[in-house]
Amino acid sequence: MDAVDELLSIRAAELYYEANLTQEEIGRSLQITRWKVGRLLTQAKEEGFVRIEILHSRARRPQLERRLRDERGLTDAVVVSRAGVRSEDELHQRVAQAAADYLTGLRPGPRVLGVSWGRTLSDIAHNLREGWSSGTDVVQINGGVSMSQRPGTAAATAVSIAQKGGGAAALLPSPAILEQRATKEAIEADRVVARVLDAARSANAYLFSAGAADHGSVHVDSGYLTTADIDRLVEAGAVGDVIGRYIGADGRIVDHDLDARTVGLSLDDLRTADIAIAAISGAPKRGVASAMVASGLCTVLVTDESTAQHLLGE
Amino acid sequence: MDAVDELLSIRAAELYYEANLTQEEIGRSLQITRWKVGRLLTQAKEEGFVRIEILHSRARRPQLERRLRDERGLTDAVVVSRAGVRSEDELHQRVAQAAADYLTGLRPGPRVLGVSWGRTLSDIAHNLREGWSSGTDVVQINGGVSMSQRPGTAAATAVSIAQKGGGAAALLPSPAILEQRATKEAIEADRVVARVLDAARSANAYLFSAGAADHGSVHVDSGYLTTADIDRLVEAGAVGDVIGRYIGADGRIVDHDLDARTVGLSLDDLRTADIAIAAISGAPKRGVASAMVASGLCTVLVTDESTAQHLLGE
DNA sequence: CGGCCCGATGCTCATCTGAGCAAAGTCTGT
DNA sequence: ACAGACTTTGCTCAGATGAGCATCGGGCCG
Repeated sequence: MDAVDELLSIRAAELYYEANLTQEEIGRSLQITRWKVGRLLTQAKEEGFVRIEILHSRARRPQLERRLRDERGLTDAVVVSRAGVRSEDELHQRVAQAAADYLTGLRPGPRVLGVSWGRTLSDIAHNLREGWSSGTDVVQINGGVSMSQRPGTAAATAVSIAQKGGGAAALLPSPAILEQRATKEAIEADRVVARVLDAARSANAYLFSAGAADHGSVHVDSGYLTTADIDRLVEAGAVGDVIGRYIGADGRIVDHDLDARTVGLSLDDLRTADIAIAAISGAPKRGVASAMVASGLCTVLVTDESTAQHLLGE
Repeated sequence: MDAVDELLSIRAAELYYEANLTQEEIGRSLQITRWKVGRLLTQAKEEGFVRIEILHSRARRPQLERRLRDERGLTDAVVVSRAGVRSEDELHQRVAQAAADYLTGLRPGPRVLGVSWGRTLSDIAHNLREGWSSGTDVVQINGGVSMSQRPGTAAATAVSIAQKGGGAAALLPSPAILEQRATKEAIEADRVVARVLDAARSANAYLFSAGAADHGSVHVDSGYLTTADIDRLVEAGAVGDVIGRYIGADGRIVDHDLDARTVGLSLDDLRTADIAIAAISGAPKRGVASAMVASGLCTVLVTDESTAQHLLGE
């Protein structure tokens, strides 16, 4: 496109999109035929001079969603728009809201829903509306008695989701990670725990997030791991954790001993699930999001625009 | 609009603007008729959920230009877009470029053009392309031998505009403001100066900017005024200066003694001109821009989006 | 309970718009 | 200068769209 046409296409785009003239009128005003105007507008779009944004907290990016489904083999994807987002926290909220919306819109609604816990899940529970389902029981799928910061949030999350969905919550009364393998096995052998885990394995759908392998991890916060543990895991190739289990970029367990001390469903339980909804947002979690999608840990991904673009190779 | 329609209108807008579906297809996908889709899109636009921006350094805002013409009685207006502008300086450059474009596009091209000097005028001169006019002589309309920072810039501006336009420059060899009224009168009585001023009064068009009444003024920089002088002027109601003459919000001269010591055309010379092009941008100059437009100091205003909105009462 | 009013819905029709095509114009290499 | 390749321009026509209108339905008051 030469310089004259470039300027003309800008003038045409202004008159078309801002002044709401028809192409015919623009042609008259710029002394060109309406066909030329149409072509100039097409060029302006192609050259990226025209940016159209949907400004709304629930705005999504259907194009990216389609590409995620087609190119990454997901059953479904929800990508929230970054347009107009001022803080990282606002983005997390948008993703949580979108996940809540997705869950609410599931048909048929799940009879039993398996959930993990953490900041994201808590946000999702918060964003679910009262009566989002007509009877969904909730089961925790991984251990997690929060040991320091906000005790009971893991339980509160499951209970809140169940209560708002007119169902009951089954809690997993166990720490996320134990110090001894034997202790973990003893706990899983416990009648109550075993029953919950069985229920979890037979859930119709799963909803979970993932954590980045960094010092801000909820596992460090909760006292299950030390920052030194995290450093060792990163050294070994860990990119983050999914329901408490640390994986590498290929989605494989990084530390088998640690994994054997972690209470809850296995990653393969998620991989064989019909509906496994993962909600992840924020730049630090890009690595684990990528690993998760690549290794088939979820069938549905709810995420933000930037993460989606990263997953699709920028 | 109720909550359901709001969400629907967002979905419709996404599919229409991002996924490029037809309203018919959107209707099928959202289970509504295509007429409803059309109405939802209209609503989305009305509610401001859809933002369309033209991203280009030469992008303008025709709507604001029209309102400035209609509501502020200007013959013409050029409003450059703020979209995608990262720095204040970039905005100044856009306005300077727009002023240069406007000047280049004037038909018939002015035989004699009266110009002021300063940062903005220098930028405009820089942005004019070689051969912008086929023969335009340039006359300085106010005094201004830069005394400190960049000596000769005032002259360089006029010479550059004239040279690129295939004409000659007539310089006004005088300071902007003199210390004694008598000296000013003596200078204006000088044959050379008087001849230039006569030529300036008979120019076909004028191009000038304005300065804010603050310590960053080019008059302080050049040593014609002290910061204390500025403070006194502000105290007396000055909002800025036009061709060296300080005016209040009503466009009237603030300090008649100072004015009588200022060399150059009078403000009424500008007010009676056929074509008086003012180029102003930046938040600090809003006050003087407003005064200028309100008191008819220019027939054409070249400015930025924010200033234009301010002039139209937000 | 029935009639009335107002907003929502579905439709007709005229206009707007983009795809595709043929003619005109432009640029190359010989 | 000219033939051929390629680009640009103006046009036809079918599909997309918005304005305006008749109808429907739900709430409200008598």
